Amino acid sequence: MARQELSRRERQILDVIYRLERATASDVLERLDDAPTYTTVRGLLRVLEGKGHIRHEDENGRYVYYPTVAKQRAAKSAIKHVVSTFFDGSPSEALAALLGGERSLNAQELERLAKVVDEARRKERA
Amino acid sequence: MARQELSRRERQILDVIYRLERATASDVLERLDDAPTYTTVRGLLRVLEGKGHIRHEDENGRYVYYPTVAKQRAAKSAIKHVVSTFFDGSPSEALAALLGGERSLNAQELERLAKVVDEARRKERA
DNA sequence: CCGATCATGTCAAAAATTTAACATGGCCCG
DNA sequence: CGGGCCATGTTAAATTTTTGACATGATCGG
Repeated sequence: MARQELSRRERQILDVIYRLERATASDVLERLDDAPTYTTVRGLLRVLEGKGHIRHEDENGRYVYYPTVAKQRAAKSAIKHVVSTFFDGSPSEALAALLGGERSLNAQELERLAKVVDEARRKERA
Repeated sequence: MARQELSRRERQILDVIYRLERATASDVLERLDDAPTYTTVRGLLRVLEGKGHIRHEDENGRYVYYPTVAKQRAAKSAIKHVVSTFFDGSPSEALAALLGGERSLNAQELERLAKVVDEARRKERA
């Protein structure tokens, strides 16, 4: 289920679907930088469906695609991959990289981050 | 410089090189899950070099490859992509996802995270 | 009812990726 | 010195990916 490597285009398209949560072929087409034709996108969507990465529902004759793997889950796996590839598995270094540089995030976002960490620590102690 | 899309294998190999910082063809071969032959890996390495993603140095006749784009930089870009794809650009939600789930990170790592955030906040206020 | 518009499905060509066979040259050791 | 071992380079075939032309069917407005 939902296994098999993704090609470049497939990855690209799946990413768009994750962003939109649900999308038709033309939705996807619109969001692609270097878009091919509509027909092509549909072809790829069918491939992705064949590989088990997405499914579709028929809404009055229009196919609306959505991922088979929950966003949350896919996200976690994606983050882990990045952290493991670039930061030897250390999330704090990853975060540092993200926050680093001249202009970082805005105050609100930083506060939220602090909160998230605090909560995790509270849980840890429990 | 260092532009052009990466194919699946190429991406895979480049990731290994980022992990190792510097690597020979056999180093890469060892770390690939579904490894092709040695010759093949060398071929791909040459392709990657052609596209400008890596370079090599000749160490006594052995080619040692390394990325042209600094790890830090590539990492930041990778993280941003994930955050933008799955969390609508919100790092705190991304972190929450990473920390979420039953068993989270160990205390030490959490402390480090807190520190990183604190520092960023201090900077923000300045 | 008819034609234009959209949607999908099928199919095969074009392009890119992935693969490996084979050739060559340097180096070390028995 | 000569063979075996590594290393690289070249080249082309096999496979996968990507693409689009064309065909078909549903729907809507005039």
